[in-house]
Amino acid sequence: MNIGRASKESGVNAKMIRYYEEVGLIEKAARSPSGYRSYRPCDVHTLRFIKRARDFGFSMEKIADLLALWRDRERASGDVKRLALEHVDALDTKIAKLQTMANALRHLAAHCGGDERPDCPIIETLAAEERPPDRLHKADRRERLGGRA
Amino acid sequence: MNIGRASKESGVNAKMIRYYEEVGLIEKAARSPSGYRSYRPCDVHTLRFIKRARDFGFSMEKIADLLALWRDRERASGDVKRLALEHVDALDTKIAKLQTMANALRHLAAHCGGDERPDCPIIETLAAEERPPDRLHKADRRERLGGRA
DNA sequence: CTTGACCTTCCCATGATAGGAAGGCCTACC
DNA sequence: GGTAGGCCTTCCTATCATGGGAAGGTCAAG
Repeated sequence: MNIGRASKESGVNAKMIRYYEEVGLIEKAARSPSGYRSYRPCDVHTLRFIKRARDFGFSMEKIADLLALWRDRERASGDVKRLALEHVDALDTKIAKLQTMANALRHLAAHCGGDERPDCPIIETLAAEERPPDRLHKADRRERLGGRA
Repeated sequence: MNIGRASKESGVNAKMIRYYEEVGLIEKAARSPSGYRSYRPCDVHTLRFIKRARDFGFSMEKIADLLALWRDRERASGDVKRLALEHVDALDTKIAKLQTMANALRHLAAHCGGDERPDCPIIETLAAEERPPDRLHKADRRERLGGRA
């Protein structure tokens, strides 16, 4: 089948199929005499695997590992589980970061009048004079600027 | 002061300062006779504002809006609040997606032996023959993992 | 005058996805 | 046979924010 059909059946955009081939995530497709890529059902199966893995948020690099495990009938389920749990960890880390942002912002917004007046703790926090992200990277906290504070 | 100093004082990487200038997020810096960019304390202040906004996860586009509001003494705090809450919504949406992924994966991993045997519900879910997972929201499709072949 | 830290511009890469242009191929229909 | 139009091809561009690195100019201290 042509790439369009494979795309429909797998749910993977044709552009992405070509890209996956280009970067080596999938084998180079066979070509018809006229140069069209040709796919077998098992290729579509692989593409669906990739699509599901992407839906789980796996990077293409991890997906390459998952594909290898999938194809390895001697695989240890422990290896799959490890990959999966590492990914869960990464997701949790990202979630925590986003929640920190969202909660901080929600807190500030809760204290913002949200009316016609200009006073706003959100803007004021962003514009605060103090040294800011020192917390994020342990910079030298020496000279505070200005005695106010 | 030179860009390196401004970078240290603001916490914004020098490369990023140049980039912000290039895309118009900040004004073009004044130049010394030899072509070095020159920054005033108020420029550093702006950079810190940007850094904090980035730490909150705002896109550069939104930051441009926030900067405009910051500079507008006649601003309505309601405008700031709206921006902030829109962003909170976006964050929450992203969080929800990630949590869906993480939870689904955790669930699968919980049912994976994680031993030397190859059988693994994680791989089997990814490789399922059925029509694409359409969405893994609504994730709870009963486990029909055992009977497939 | 040399050294080394700093600055400049320019190019490239990331990750995954997508849009579009220019041109070839295929098929259905008249 | 001719043509419309849908599919395919490659190639280029862009996203978003970040950063690496090269080649070369500038500056201050020794």
